[in-house]
Amino acid sequence: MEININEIAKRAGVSIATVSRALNGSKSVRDETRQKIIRLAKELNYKPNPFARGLSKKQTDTIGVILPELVDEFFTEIIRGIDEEAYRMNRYIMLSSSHSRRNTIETLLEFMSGRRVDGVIIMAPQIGEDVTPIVQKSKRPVVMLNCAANVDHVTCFKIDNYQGAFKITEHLIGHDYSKIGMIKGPEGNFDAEERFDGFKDALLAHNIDLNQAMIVPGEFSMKSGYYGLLRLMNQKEKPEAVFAANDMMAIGAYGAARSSNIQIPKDLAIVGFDDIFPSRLLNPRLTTVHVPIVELGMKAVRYLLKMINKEVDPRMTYLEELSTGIVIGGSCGCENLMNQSII
Amino acid sequence: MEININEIAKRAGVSIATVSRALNGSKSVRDETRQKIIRLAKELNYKPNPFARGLSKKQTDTIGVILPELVDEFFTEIIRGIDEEAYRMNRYIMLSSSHSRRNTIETLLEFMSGRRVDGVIIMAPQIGEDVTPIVQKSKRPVVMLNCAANVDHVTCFKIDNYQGAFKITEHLIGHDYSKIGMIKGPEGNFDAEERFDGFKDALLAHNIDLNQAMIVPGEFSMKSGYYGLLRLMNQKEKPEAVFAANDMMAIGAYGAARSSNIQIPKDLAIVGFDDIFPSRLLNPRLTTVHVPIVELGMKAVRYLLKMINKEVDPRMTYLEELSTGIVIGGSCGCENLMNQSII
DNA sequence: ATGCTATTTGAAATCGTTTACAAGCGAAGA
DNA sequence: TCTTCGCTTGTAAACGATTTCAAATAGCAT
Repeated sequence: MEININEIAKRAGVSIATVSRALNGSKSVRDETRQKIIRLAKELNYKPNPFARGLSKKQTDTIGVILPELVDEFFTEIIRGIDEEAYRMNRYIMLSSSHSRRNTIETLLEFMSGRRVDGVIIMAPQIGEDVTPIVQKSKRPVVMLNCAANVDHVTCFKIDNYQGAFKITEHLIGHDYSKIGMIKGPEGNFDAEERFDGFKDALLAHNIDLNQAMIVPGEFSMKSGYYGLLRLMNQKEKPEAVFAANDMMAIGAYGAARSSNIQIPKDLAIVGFDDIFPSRLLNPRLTTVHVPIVELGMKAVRYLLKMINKEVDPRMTYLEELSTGIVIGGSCGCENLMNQSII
Repeated sequence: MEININEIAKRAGVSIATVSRALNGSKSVRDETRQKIIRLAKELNYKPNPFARGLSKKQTDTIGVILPELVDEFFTEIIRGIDEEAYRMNRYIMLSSSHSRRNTIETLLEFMSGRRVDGVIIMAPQIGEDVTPIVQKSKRPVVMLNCAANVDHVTCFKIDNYQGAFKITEHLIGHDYSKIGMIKGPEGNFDAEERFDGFKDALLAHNIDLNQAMIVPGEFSMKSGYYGLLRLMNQKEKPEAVFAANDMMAIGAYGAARSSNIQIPKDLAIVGFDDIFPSRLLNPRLTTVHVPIVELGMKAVRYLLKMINKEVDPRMTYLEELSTGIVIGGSCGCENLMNQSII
């Protein structure tokens, strides 16, 4: 039989109310009594039944996490950041990746009306401004990861896509490339759009005209990177350098370059975005934008707990952009120690 | 105010017992009444409070998942398999990766005494036979992933490491290599040991003597693969082929080969185990053992639910080994379509 | 001795379900 | 007419905590 509060109360010779108070740190219990109860609870390895507790306190000590299925590379790291911080804060995490069958919003609503969590962290790069009404309707606080920049009354932590794209484009410009192409991310994905904006503005800032022929669409997938590069290199005017909007597409672009006998970086420079592990294996190592993904998860948890504790207002608009850094490999034309791929 | 069973009962003009019965599919409720209640519940978007329900039924509809931190490559896929199946079965999953701070056993006990889950799936390649007493002490059923082969009274789903290692070693032998080295996995890790056994037995089966000098230890890390290969190739008698006990070490070995100007597969063949994504990016593509990791997770969930429903006895010894297959790349010396890395 | 306050404690209500038990009711059989 | 049975339904007791409110006790001033 599982041991419960009655058992503790009986053995301590007090009422269950006193046990509850002692264990929850209420100050209105004599010190001697508290010590006895705490000792007894430890001895018998008593843990309050979370369901009874949740029923009575209307609090679950659990936070929900909803992730898209596409961002597999981030998945692990995001979870790691969230899990680490949640553990430190004594929270459990309930995970739900939004399969293609059910969309993210459904999953969110299910979580919310299911009352299993105190709050939710959502990563959903595909939904745009329409996220506001959903979040507002929700009875529990929500933190978005990588949401659109212009949403109101939503709390969001995101990567500074614009700045990262701007900087890495400037890096290419610093190599004296002037014909710079880009393989964009999917239409409607705001990570993709912001990276494109950073790219455009960097060119503008250095008085380089944007050549529409140098811009091809992509889907953040390896395959689309492969075909994207082929399209770029089959034109009469070929780029000297290409910015792939994420590393997976850069990896695909490497494949296309290889099959077309294009040498990187001699014939063509390629840079990416994300700094996922496999890009370290490329030869030469990919020059890319590092994103602080673990930190993103940790910050999201910390802020969500503040909202749950009502230290901040969930209906407030709060946007925090985490800055990125460039990782220099050999793919941009740089000659340095990192030039060589690990392999 | 959140809507509850009393509200439904009042509006339907019945007692809460009837509402509960109607919604839980008890047959002892008149069809007409049931229809009315179901319609009403849907209209008002009524969802039973999971805490009240859990308190009363002593069931949580949640399964716990404990993963080690080291197996990052598997992480995503394992989760995907578990999540997919859990969703299909209408279960939630509560995740906890066992950080280095707290060991797996602690985490397990916390889950168990916390009564938040109906059962747990654990992946812990580092704990050996001592898992039996822990699992037996547990009040809730446990499914192990990749446990040691010889544990009793434990339910375990695992990859057939032995068979995979045997087959890929035979593949090398088929290339007429006779001097075959191996970079082993960590001491005490039974995945590592089983792979080593498969390797040894394959040599034995083909009358090739095991040369102890051709066996070096490793840690399943890229770095240990790097140094492992260096050690092997710095001896007077060098291997013609090397079996790295996992892909990460094979990747490290590629790095060592490159830095030593050793051509793969001309000067040296390398094969791995796991078929993780990055091994597809190597040039030539790595020949390796594919492991059905998503399937592993799905099977674990299905079986765990059976145990929870008492369809099978949790104290029984149950071991299921999922067979593996070889993925042929160019690293073993094969000349075929897959020879070329995607990059 | 009386009244007042501060400190601890306990009794009981509450949270929202499930479920054992009882009961009402019409039909069927004796 | 009286039992008995099957079908529905309701009453009330768990389930195991938290929390409100009241009460007991002790200390102190009057």
